Amino acid sequence: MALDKKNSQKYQLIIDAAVTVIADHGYHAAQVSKIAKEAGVADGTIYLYFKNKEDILVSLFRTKMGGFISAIEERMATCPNAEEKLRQIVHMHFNQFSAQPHLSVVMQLEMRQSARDLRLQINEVLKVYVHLMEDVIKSGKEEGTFSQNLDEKLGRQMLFGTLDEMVTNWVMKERKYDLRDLSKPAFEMLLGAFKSGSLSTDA
Amino acid sequence: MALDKKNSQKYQLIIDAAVTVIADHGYHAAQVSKIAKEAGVADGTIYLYFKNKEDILVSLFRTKMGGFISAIEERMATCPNAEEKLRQIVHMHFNQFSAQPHLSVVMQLEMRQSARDLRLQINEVLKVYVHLMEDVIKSGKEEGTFSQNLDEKLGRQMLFGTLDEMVTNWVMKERKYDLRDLSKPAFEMLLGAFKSGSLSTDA
Amino acid sequence: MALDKKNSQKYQLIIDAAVTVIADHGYHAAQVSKIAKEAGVADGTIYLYFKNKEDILVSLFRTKMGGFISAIEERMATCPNAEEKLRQIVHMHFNQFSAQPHLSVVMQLEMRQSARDLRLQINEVLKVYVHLMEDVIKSGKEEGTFSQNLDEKLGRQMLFGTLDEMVTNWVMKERKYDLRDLSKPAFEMLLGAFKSGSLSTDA
Amino acid sequence: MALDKKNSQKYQLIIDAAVTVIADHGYHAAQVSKIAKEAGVADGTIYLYFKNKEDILVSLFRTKMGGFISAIEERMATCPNAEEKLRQIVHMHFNQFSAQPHLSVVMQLEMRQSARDLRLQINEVLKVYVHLMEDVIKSGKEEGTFSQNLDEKLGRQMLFGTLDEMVTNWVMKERKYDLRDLSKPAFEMLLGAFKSGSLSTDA
DNA sequence: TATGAATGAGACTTCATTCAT
DNA sequence: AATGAATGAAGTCTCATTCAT
Repeated sequence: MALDKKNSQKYQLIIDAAVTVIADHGYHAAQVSKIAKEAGVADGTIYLYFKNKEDILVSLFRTKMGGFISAIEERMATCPNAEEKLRQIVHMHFNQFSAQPHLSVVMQLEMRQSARDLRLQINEVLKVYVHLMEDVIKSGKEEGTFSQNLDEKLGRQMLFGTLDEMVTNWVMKERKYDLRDLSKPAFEMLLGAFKSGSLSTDA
Repeated sequence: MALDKKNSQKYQLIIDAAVTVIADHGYHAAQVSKIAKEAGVADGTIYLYFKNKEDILVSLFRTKMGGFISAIEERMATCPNAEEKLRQIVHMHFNQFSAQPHLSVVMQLEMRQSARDLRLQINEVLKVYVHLMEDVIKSGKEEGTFSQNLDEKLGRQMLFGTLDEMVTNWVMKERKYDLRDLSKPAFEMLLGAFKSGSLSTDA
Repeated sequence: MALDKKNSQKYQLIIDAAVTVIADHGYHAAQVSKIAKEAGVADGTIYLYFKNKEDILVSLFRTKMGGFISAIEERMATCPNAEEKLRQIVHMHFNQFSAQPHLSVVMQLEMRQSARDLRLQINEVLKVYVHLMEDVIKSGKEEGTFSQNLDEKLGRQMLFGTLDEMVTNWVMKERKYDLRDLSKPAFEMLLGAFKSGSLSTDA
Repeated sequence: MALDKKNSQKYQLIIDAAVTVIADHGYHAAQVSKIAKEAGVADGTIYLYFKNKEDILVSLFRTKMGGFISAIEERMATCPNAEEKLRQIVHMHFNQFSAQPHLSVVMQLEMRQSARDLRLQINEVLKVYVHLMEDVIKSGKEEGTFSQNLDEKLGRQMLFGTLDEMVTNWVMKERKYDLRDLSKPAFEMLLGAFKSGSLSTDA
């Protein structure tokens, strides 16, 4: 294709405009024309870079969340063990959202209003995160740090569910407190959960 | 006497029709006319019982989730201690969704697409559930079962986030496995988390 | 018909309710159900006394405007000559509207929003008034008081148009001044007009 | 450059289409889609040029009645005195309506069915006409042609009321006679009225 | 006579997408 | 590559009227 879309300057310009518009006006009021205006291009130009409106949103998610997850992935390599990896996931999850309030609103509140099939594509992006989490749990079990009874899938669901709920609550409370302060207690609860799987079955 | 709306037979009929239509066609394709047809009434009749379309959805949530939460509340009274209460919350949360697949789809996937102000009303309904969860955690700390370091709000966020994520995953996997089987391991993880708050701080 | 409609108590009750509702809420917000409520009857009862909504309005106009015109007609008999008749028409037109502010709003502003065919029926009622006015002009010409060149139809159009415009202006100014004060100057202008027809033709 | 709405060709096209449709089908049957079809544009295009349906009607009135009044205003400058000005107002009022039968129906019958707030905007447009009329009367008094007792506001109400009623009658009689023939007698009656104010007060 | 719950047709407006320039 | 005017499908809600009780 003549246009090297993904790397063009305008591609990013439009995605950033979408984040701004959605954060400011909400998902349903984020018309293509508003995004175009914010990006400083004509409505029609959008369609030179994106297939349709949904494609803007998927790309937004892929780009932003992708970077988000990559950063965590990279950090994983530097961690000596599963416990540290878990600590870093929690730490970075909160840190990164904390650093990008606009994006937090868009990801936690607004984009969840999207139609079912957009959500399926979002899940594709999240799959990487899911695998990453499950890998950590698996290695924790292998290391003997986490309970042998810990189910990897359920553990991951608890991990993701907990982080997600905490970020959502923080966004809904209009970010009135520091999300990063939740890092330590959240990690400790999760560690307790992952270590204890066996205890209860002993009973 | 004017229509005793909330208790009339048709009120429930319409809400149940809404659940069916939303589950079958998705939130955005759930036109009022479709709901009316499913309920076997005229379009205009809907507006004798509901202020507008949003009101159908709020009422749906209030009725169904309200019953859901009430059932859990009642059960709480029969539990001797916080640990048992926690077990019952997990158990009943999964059991009730498991028993109402249609409703699960509607609550976990479709209604989250609703506009922001509808979501605010939904949150009002959920507040009762939130308080119930926090009360259990508080009593667990008083009983000495849960860690003294456990933060009630964070504990509740983990509890709700975990259950919610598990139900959502189950729904997205098209309910191919038995949700009730997750009850025991989920409870054990949560119990481990709530007991351990202190452990980590010892370190 | 079993029901002696026009003379029944409820017939008038409903018409008066319509006047009140239209005056208070405006023509377009005057739903049948609102009129029924104001009259203290059920919606369906309206249809025992009136063919349809338009029939309420026509009847309203016929009853109220009919009484209005009858009063003027009766007064005519007591007038010695055309000039005095003209004076009385002006006087009573203003006096009667002045005495019924609610009705003035309904007749001058609200009912003019009615559909074309309702207006045709209204014109039927007004025909009596039109004839009365033309008769006065004719007799004025016969008496020699009014110009022989005065066209009866045009004279009547001026007479009605002038009175109507003055009442409408008064209603639109929210009746902040006394309509009856316009009686004398309006009469004098009209008399001048009717006497002068000849002057201009002399030229 | 953004659409130069008011001066674009389509703006006028749509307004003219509205006149045609309203004249043919009546105010209440004049749906936006019908107007769009008559104008040969898509429904949505209407909304590029007008805020909403009411805006079409207000613009219609402003444009057409505005041109109408401007033409009279210009003619005023060429008149040597108030009597001649009065003659020209009557003459042009009838002439212009006579020349635009469609528009006459719309203005005299159909647009009066409009809701109250549209009527308020219409009155704004008419204010110019009202002032013009009152200025003529004032100058007539200064010249000594009209009675010193003539009230400007009442005189204007008679003038407008008379012209308006005559045009309305003509339209309702389906324009079976030549409106312009009324010009001379109407002027003479009005002149007689305006000159005579004093006579009656002598009495 | 009276009720009032139920009916169902009908229209304005938005906004993602296209395509001639 | 870029523009932006034009398109047109689609859905919520109101309210006059009916009819079983």
